[in-house]
Amino acid sequence: MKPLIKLASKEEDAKELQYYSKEDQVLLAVDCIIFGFDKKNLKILLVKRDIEPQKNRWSLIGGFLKKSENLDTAAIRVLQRLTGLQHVYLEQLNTYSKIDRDPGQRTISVAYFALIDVASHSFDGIQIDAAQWFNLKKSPQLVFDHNEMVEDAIRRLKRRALTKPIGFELLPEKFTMRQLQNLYESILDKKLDKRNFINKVNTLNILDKLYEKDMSSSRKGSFLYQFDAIKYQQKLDEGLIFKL
Amino acid sequence: MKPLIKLASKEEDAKELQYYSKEDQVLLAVDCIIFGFDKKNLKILLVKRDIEPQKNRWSLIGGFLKKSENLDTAAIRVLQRLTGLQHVYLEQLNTYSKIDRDPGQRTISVAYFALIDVASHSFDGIQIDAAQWFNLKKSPQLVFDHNEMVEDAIRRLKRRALTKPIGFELLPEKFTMRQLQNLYESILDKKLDKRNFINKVNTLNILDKLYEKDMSSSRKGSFLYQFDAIKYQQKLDEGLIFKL
DNA sequence: TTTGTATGTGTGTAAGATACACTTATAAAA
DNA sequence: TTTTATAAGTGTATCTTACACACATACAAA
Repeated sequence: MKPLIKLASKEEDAKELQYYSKEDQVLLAVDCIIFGFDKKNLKILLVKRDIEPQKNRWSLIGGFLKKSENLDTAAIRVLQRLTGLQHVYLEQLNTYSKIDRDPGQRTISVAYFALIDVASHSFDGIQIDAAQWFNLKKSPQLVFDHNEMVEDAIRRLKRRALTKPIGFELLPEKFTMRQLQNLYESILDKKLDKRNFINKVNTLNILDKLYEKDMSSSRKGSFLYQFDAIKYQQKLDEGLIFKL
Repeated sequence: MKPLIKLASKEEDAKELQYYSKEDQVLLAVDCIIFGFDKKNLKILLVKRDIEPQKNRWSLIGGFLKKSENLDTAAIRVLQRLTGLQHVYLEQLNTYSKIDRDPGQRTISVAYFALIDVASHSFDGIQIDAAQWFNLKKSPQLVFDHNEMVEDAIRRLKRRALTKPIGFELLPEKFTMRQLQNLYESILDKKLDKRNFINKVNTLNILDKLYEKDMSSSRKGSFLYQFDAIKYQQKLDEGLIFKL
């Protein structure tokens, strides 16, 4: 039997070269799914859209890729314009291209997801007209295919949480074991056993216990911990995979 | 302390609306990493580029997104044009956007990876000037950032192989345990213990053992197995995760 | 009939995952 | 000063899963 592979003819190549310049150019958008955590709940940052189409509906923050930048840079720019934040955990998620995903315009969108520690960045009381933190479980319907993006991002976040100590991106520099556990319970959306959780985390040996207590949560107070980037890097170098 | 979030001014919005139409349009390419397996080795299908820049160097197969299709459709089209194959496992990988990744033209590329059973599709003797199967370990340097794409694809393939019985996409309908093990050894790039492998696969309970032997590999002959999609679907519904 | 070759098969051991309940430190209230 | 209420902190036994490991068998070819 003969191979099935055929090459495009010379004519087709020529046509393709033509495309190579103008015909099928498209707008590339970047949309950011921004996750935050505020001691108890996993949150997502949304904005009220102030342009048509779908003006005044809730949306992810986004922007268009400029010819002078790559996608990562565009995502950082978009994020900073809205939040003022730099040095945030940011990861490319997926690219969305349904033909009529944006009814106003043929747009392809590359989604990024970001992790932010709400508390240490003075976001507590965000109440600007257009931007607002939503409890992940109580967030509104979004424009276009943004709901799909968020679902995909949650899946990715769960996976990351199980294989990398990514949760630490979402916590303040110093945190209690309970906060860490709350975070993981939010991400994984299930209850964990306190003792087993602590045992596992301690086995990882990537935290420093501080001689300092947080008294806000109980009368006894609870010890604060800090993520130790150096120990973590050593673990990574040893080829360790994290599973919580 | 006050929130840091600021919205773009009306002027900026106006500017953005302007972009919304023309200024920053880009060409979107689709590149496919095509993995194949031929009883013993994991392979990748490459083509010799027949246009400038970098004419005559090895490359992934690719094409440009048309305004009338979404990315998945474009990937399917590109794949079919080269291989004649439809109904192939295809999954979006990542989007590559370095500014000068293609020195000829500002292009952003969405990579897809595909899994093909070489044998059942009569690819054995591919020898057309432009398309060729390479042993994954002995494949040549590629144009642009295609090497990076391939590396990312291999990582993704490893992960998929560990969590989904994806390997079956790469095998003919009927296969021996040894072939399946060879495949997983190729993907994971390590030797596996025969007995443990068989035990694990049997535990999954998603294969049907046929009363039919493949006599080509040994004098004793080895039983053929078949992937049972129904059992597999049941497992999935029960929420099972596969780990080999 | 012999020989060579890849197939096929089970168990003991170590490591890891899970289930589970009481004491303690402290602030606030009495 | 004493009592009380609250979340923090801590260890072990059991089950499950992962891994290491070696020999007999069926058959074709010589």
